[in-house]
Amino acid sequence: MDILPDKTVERLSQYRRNLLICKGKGKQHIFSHEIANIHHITPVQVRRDIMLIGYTGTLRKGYNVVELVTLIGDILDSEEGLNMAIVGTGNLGQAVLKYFHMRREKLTVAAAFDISKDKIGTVLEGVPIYNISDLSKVIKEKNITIAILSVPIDQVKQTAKELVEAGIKGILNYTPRPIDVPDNVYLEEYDMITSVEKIAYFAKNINS
Amino acid sequence: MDILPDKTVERLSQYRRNLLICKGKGKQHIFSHEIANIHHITPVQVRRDIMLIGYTGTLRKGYNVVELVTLIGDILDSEEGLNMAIVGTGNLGQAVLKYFHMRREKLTVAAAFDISKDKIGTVLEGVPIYNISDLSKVIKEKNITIAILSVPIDQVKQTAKELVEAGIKGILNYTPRPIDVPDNVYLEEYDMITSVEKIAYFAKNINS
DNA sequence: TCTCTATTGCTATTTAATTAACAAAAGTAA
DNA sequence: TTACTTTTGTTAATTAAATAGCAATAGAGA
Repeated sequence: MDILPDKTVERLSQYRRNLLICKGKGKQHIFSHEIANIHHITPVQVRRDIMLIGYTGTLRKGYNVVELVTLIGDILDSEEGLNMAIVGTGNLGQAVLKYFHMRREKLTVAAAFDISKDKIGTVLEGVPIYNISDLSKVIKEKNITIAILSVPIDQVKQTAKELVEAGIKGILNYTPRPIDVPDNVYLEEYDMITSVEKIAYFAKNINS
Repeated sequence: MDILPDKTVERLSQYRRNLLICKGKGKQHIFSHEIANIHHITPVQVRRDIMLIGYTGTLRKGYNVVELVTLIGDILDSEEGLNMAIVGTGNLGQAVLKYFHMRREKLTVAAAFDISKDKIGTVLEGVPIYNISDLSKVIKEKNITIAILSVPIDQVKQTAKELVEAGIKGILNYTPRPIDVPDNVYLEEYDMITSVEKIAYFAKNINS
């Protein structure tokens, strides 16, 4: 299968999460407009995304929830599963840890890293916290491919460098400092302040 | 001035943050390609964004840092400032609180809300924590227009409803549950799991 | 059986976002 | 002075994303 568009991948992840809820409730089929309503998008877009992954629904019955969830899983997840690391276990790092705890079979938080003596050696939500100076070693040992970066700003640059050198494949940078990575590392930067400032801008300009 | 494109607003917020750092270092002028390098985008895009806000640089000298920061401020910030609330003070809520503490003159975290007896009445990073049952009252009293939603999933729907009824203008939903709001409320939903799943997908498909 | 409705799946169109292209100008070097 | 370089500002072109439109068809109801 070809690489899917960025936005489609995002939406598939979101569809799945809510489809799992539907599945939990025993719902067997779902219409494109039902999915659309949940996510505030159009039914056309839902159908298009589903078309792109090659799934076919049943006319007048909609999509089979279990089949669709399974197929999205086949596409998003890697078969053998993937190991993640949380680098920096401040509030944000801990929030991510809790979010992921036991939520995704194919995405395991295999390690967390911190600089604080008090935290190193302890276990948080089932995840051991290592000394950040062992970053490279642990990443290689545990075959970690994705890192969530949430260290204090003065350590961002150096930590990112170490992650790249350790062979990480994807970084989610939650710090407000942009980082540089080579082309073979997939980088996503997310910054809360930008989100809030954007809301502030549109809330003040769009609403009456 | 017309409403700016969504993506331009996001980038302006990011430019500003890094321009403030440049300003702190005493840098007086900056070229479009310098800004572009920081943010991993093209110089054309930087120039286009700056064109959209009506600022003009100096040929061969670039943009005046202080002027540009000031202008971006005029556009993004509202003159009188804006009050925000953190609804749910778990790890994520606290992370946001710390991020914003003293960072933006025009964006004040005026209140936090929680359900826990232990937290209510205390002060975190200078922000008082109120009982979530007083949500509406406090929002009106303190003239809060933006809310960051980070409550447990079983309370998302109800809390969102209350925020809307209290007259909030913008919501940043950090919970994994999509919410419904009327058209006159600006909504942004961000979900960590989706970000990570997207990275997992592209890290496994794009890299060698 | 026949008609009507609801819904998918796909193509075509439109809109939004990004990138390319290049003239203009200001400084530098010959 | 004259040519060369750098950098802005803007228009044009391209690419990506979203939306509209509609044929096909399964089932409901007459």
